[in-house]
Amino acid sequence: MLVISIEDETSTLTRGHLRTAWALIDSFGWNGIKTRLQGADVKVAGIRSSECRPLNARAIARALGAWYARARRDLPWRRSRDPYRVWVSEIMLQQTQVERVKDFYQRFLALFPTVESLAAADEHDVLRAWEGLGYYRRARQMHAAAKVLATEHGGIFPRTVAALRGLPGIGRYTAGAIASIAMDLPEPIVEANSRRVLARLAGYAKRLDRPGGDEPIWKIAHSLVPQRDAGRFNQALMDLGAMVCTPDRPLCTACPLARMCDAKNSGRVSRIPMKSVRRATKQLREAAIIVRRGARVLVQKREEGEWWAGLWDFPRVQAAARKIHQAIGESKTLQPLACTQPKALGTFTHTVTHHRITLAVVACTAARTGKLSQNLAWVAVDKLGELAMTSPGRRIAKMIAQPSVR
DNA sequence: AAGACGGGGTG
DNA sequence: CACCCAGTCTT
Repeated sequence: MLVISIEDETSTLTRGHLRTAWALIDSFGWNGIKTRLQGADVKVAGIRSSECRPLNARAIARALGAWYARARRDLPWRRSRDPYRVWVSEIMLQQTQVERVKDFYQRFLALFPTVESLAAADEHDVLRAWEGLGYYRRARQMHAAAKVLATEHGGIFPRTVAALRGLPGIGRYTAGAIASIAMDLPEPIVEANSRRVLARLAGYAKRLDRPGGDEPIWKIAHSLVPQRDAGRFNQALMDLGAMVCTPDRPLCTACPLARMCDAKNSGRVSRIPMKSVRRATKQLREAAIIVRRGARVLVQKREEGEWWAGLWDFPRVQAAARKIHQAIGESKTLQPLACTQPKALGTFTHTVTHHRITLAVVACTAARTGKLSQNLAWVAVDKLGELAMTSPGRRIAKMIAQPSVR
């Protein structure tokens, strides 16, 4: 016989009713339940008993908080709880490692210190501040969200995760992060670090790399997040994942939660969380064409729906090395310019997500000046630095800026 | 339920 | 080269 007290209610359950108990835990959260289940075979928060171990939220928060007080990272975005600044950092940190973000964060805030200044900015300037950080959609969505915030919310961030998630670029994680860190709301987060920490802590060994696959982890996160200082707790979880509970060779001897960690106690740390299967990379062959016309070169803005949408690049043709000349002749963009004197400048590879692009660089001279569409422009070589460019585009721009190549 | 989306650091 | 990263959005 088990007795579970929930708020003011008391339910009496037998083992046959555990499913109901999990549903109740699911509804109210572990924190909302005063439990006397210690001796029973009950697990935690909406997850079947066979899938994970029970967790003591209080003990975890206590041990983690003490560790965080002495071990926390000193990060630029931790010096302010201004929702705008927290937001900028969270968007930049999506799928991007902390070390890479630091400088971008500082520079971006110097350029766009408030949501109003971002809303008023030109998209190209926002992209230029983002150049090199990747996932440029983030910058454009953030810019769009800033406009919504400025015009429809008076520049004030909404104070619920549901409303935050209505803004472009803010998903479940980012909404929880802003709510907990900037507003001290008791909202859970799950991202790369906490996902790993929580999976190991609870001994959750099932696959996470499919849609909804980490739903149990969200339930665990929800069951653990404290009513007070949720932002601190969430950041502590992330720090632990980043510094101690690492993917390879975690430092369990330095972990404040090792005693309560099911993966550690069952010798499964290296197998939890389960590794995801990787997709094969696809090989592409393209050429970037440097079309010269006096001191200027032709650049092309990447269209909506293309890679690097909104950024400038040198015109491309899709062709292997031997067919580049023919491809230039057939290119709608380049054909009218009657390019002459093609000269190969070299080849390099560029990897984007699971594509590997072998990119030949060919310079030529425009014999005619075709009528340019809006996404094309002639730009002086020494002005290329003012453009927001793709990573390969920037690399080529630097190449041709050298006197030896000019 | 998958795939697309960037780039750089690490072993 | 393979793997990883304070995810989000669209088919």
